[in-house]
Amino acid sequence: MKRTYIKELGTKVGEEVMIKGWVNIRRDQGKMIFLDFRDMTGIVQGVILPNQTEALEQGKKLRQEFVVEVNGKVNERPERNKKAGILNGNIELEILKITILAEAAPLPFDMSADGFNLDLITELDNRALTLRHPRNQAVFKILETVIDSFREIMKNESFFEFQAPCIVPATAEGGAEVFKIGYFNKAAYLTQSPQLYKQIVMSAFERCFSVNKIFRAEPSATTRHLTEIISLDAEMAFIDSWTDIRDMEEKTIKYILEQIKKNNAEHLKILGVELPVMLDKTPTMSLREAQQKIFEAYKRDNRGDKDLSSQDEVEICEIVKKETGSDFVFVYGYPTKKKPFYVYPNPAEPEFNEGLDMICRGRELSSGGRRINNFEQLEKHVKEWNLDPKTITMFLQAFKYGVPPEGGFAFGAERLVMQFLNLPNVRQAVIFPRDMNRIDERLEGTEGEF
RNA sequence: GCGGGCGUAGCUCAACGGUAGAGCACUCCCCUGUCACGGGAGAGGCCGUGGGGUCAGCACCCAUCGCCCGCGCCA
Repeated sequence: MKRTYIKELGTKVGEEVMIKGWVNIRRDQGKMIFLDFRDMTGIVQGVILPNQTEALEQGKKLRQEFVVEVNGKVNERPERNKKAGILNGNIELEILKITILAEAAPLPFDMSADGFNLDLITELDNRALTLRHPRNQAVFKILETVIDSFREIMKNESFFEFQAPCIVPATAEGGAEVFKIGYFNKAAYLTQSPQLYKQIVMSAFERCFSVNKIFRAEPSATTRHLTEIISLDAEMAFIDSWTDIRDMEEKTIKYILEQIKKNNAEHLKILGVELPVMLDKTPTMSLREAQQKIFEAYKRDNRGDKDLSSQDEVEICEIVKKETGSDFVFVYGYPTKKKPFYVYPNPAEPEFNEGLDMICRGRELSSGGRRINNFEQLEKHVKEWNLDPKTITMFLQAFKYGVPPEGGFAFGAERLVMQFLNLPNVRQAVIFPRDMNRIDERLEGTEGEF
C-alpha cells in the first residue's frame, strides 16, 4: 500500500491508508490506546480499539519517537470528540496494524508542548533531538523563508547573484576580529564580510548580491553574537543618493515580511509571535537627531558619541514606535573617521558620512550606505586609514577603471530572525550555532589549544 | 575583557543550619474516548569541584570550573 502523508488524511475519510512517521505521544487507557503520529506534514491521532488485540500488543511497546508504519482506517471523530482549530481535529486513524521501523531510547528530557522549556545549553547539547520539536522547526522554516525571499526580491530587482570567497588574504577592513587559518605554508583568513568583493562584482554587473557565510573572531559572549553568520549582502550602482540604498533596503525587508506572512502563518502561530510593523515610509533620522531625541525623552546625554550604544538603540526604537507605530528606524550620518575607509563622506559636512544602519525592535539589523566611487578619493582614504594598498589591489583596480556612484547593505540572517520572532538568544535562530564556547560540542579547558 | 546572577534526580525547578522534595520522563499495576489522559506503586542524588569556619552544611565563607544575563566590541 502507498504511503499517505498525515496532512492528506482529511481527504480519505472512510478509506484504508498506510502512514509512516514517529510516535509523538502514547496515551494508554488499558483496553484502548491513543497514539499521536507525526510526519513532516503534521500530526494525527490514532486509536487502537479493544478488539484489535495484535495492534494493542504492539501499541504497548511504543514510546515517544519510535518510528512506525501504521495501517488503519480514517474515521470521522464522534461529534463530542472533535477538536477545533487543529490539523486533523475532526478525524482519527483507527489503527489496524503497526510495524516498528526503528526503536527510540527514552528521551533525555520532556518534549511535550507544555514541558518543552530547556536551558539553551541542554537544547544545543541535544540538537539532534531538539530539532524535532515543532517550535524549533517553525523557527528554521522561517529562516529558510528569509533567505529564499531575499534571493527572490534581489533577482526580481535584477541583482546578479555571486558567491564570495570565504578564504581571504590579509583583511583591509577595520572593526571585527578575524580568524587566522593555516594555508599550506602561509597564513590566510576567514572572511568577515564579502564587502570588497561585492563592490568589485557590482563594478561589472551594476547590481549584485550574495548569500554568504562570514566569520567573526570577536570574543563576544552575548545573546546576539555568533562566530559563523549568514550574511545577506547587496550592492547597487547608479544611485543618486544614499536614500536609494535606504529605499531598496526597505523594499527588501518589506518583501521578506510579506513572504513570511504568506508562507509561515502556522509557524508564527506555533511561536505565538507578531512580526514587526513596517510602515510605507520608515522613519529616517541622522545619528545626531537620534541622540537629540534620546536626550529629550530620557535625559541621557550621548550627543557627540560616535555611535548608538545598545541602550540607545532600544530607546530610539521606543521613541519611534510611540511617535509613528513603526518597529523600524533608519539612522544615517556617522562620524567619517569611525567607519570603514570606503564609506562616502557627506560633501556638505565631510566629518559625517552617508553610512546607514537599520534598527528594529532595539537592535541593529543591518548596516550599509553609499560608498566612495571616485578613485582619487578612495586612494586618499586608504592612506588616511593607514591601510596597505597592496592588500586591496584587486579592489582598487576596479575603481581605477571607472565605477558609478554606488552603495549597498547587508543583513545578518540569524539576527533578523531573532528580531522578527522576539527570540531571547540568537543561537535559537541557528540549527548549529558557533560561538566562542561551542562548535557543536562545548569547548572546554585548554585541550586541543591552537 | 568587565559587572551581576545561577549550578540540587535524565529534564524543569522547590525547600532548608538538624533524616534531600515536586512535576515530567523511566519500570510495574489499574483504567473503553483520551487530547503530549487519569490513578497507584517503584527506582533514581557524594546538592558542580576543592578547601574553611560549625556539635552539625545542600544552605554560611573562600577558591575554582561551568552556564545565563548585562556592558564593551560588533551584524
